[in-house]
Amino acid sequence: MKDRATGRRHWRIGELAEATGLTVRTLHHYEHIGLLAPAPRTEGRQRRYDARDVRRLYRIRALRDLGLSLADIRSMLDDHRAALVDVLRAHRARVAAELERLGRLQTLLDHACTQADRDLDPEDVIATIEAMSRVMRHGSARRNGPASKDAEARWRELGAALQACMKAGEAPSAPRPRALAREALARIVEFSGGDRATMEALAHLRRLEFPKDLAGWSPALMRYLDQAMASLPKTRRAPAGRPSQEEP
Amino acid sequence: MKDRATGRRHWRIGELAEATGLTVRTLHHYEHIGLLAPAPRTEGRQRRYDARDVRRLYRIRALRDLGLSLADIRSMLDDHRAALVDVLRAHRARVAAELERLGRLQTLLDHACTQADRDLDPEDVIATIEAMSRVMRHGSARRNGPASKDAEARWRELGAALQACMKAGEAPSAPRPRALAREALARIVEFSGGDRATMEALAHLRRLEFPKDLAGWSPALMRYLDQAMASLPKTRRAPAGRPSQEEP
DNA sequence: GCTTGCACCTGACGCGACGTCAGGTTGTAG
DNA sequence: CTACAACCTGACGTCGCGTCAGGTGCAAGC
Repeated sequence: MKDRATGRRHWRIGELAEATGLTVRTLHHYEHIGLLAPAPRTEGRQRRYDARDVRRLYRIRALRDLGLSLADIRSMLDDHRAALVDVLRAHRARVAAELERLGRLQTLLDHACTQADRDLDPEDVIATIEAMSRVMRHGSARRNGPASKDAEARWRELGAALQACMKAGEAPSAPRPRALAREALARIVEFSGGDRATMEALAHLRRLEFPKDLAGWSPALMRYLDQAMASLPKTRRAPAGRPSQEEP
Repeated sequence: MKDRATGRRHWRIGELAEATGLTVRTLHHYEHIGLLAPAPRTEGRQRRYDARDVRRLYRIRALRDLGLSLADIRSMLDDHRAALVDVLRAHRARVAAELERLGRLQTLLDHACTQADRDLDPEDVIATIEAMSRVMRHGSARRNGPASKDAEARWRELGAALQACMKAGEAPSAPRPRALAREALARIVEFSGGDRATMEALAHLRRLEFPKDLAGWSPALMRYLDQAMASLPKTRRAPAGRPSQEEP
């Protein structure tokens, strides 16, 4: 416990591990990659650490718990002139992005789970997941596009018009709902980029339950749209005979 | 493009990769681990895929984008009788936990970044991060303890009492604030488990800025407490001569 | 038929942050 | 002096691929 030469407290590697909440293997690893300086050894080549090592490891652990990479931590601790602020800000941005991604994921998972609870066919559940996943991918891909704001506004207009029809008691097969359904269908085809799998997935989604946050369309409205679409004559949505997915 | 034997559409591995948004290497990998069935080969041992493979890969990709492991995906797609609902629910729980963790992390990072913006000494910034990290660890560790609710309530009482003193215009060195500060100090010592590093880190935190969400203590109240503590006689907080961190 | 050149093949190593043996050595308490 | 825990090194495994390296297949133009 006391070093005979200097009279100061020292730690064996196991003690250090317990004190810092790390494992012995981790300490070996840190030494191996140069994050922790090689400790002086006994005659039998066992490591003896001192208080500076303890302090450094506490800092390392705190920074590691922030999710920083060991390389970043090393540069933050060793490179006095540099990094710190930049690394922290970059990391904050990464965390924010990840948070957003996980948030979307959670709403998706919530829907999938409620589906799975009600609906017993695994095929359908997976198809719904596929559909939502597709919509999100396309949605975020198109969001960068130039006309996406117009498109979103147009969707809201369509929704409002359809809701008006519904509230006015018009049958789904009446002329006005059918015209709106025709436009909606055209937009879905456009949105899916002619990809039949996407369209099938969207159809599946429509039949079950639409994520609430996608455009603010209520399930009732979706059902109304679905019925209106069902009353449309069968349109060829893609050049006939195309078996499945293709690139445009 | 057309298979001469069956007359059906087929895909070369590069086409399949582009169609599904994966890479050729990924497809090799999936075959290697048994997630994708080995495709039939040409005479020259090149793989030829069909529409079933495309469908499977779309599903795989959707499930992968949920963050599921490839092993889980395989069992979900192959094991008809099983898993799906359980896997989804377990994954939702994992995602929720991760979301919570990242949320805490973000508030911590926000504080650290604002610190780093104002305060130019990297040492102090790291010390603050260390302090917050410690507080969170201990906080969540102790939360499971039996008396944690009492402790939290007592902290709120202390805060309220101190705030009353402050509003009443009592000097921080007046008897009542000093008594309260003494109890706060005792509780901090107890909380830190006699760990001097934790106490130093807490002190550091107190001097800078306290995370708002920790106990609802305002910065002004913290300063008031700090002044009251400063007016206390120096207490020996741990058996003298103990150099730094120890286990209890 | 021959060449060109891209697409494809297998095999292997690398990443990040360690976990987990295996097989041998050291330190210390009794 | 003898146990026996703690320590040592080295190596392989994890997860989901990326990235070469060195060789082969396929389709098209001449």
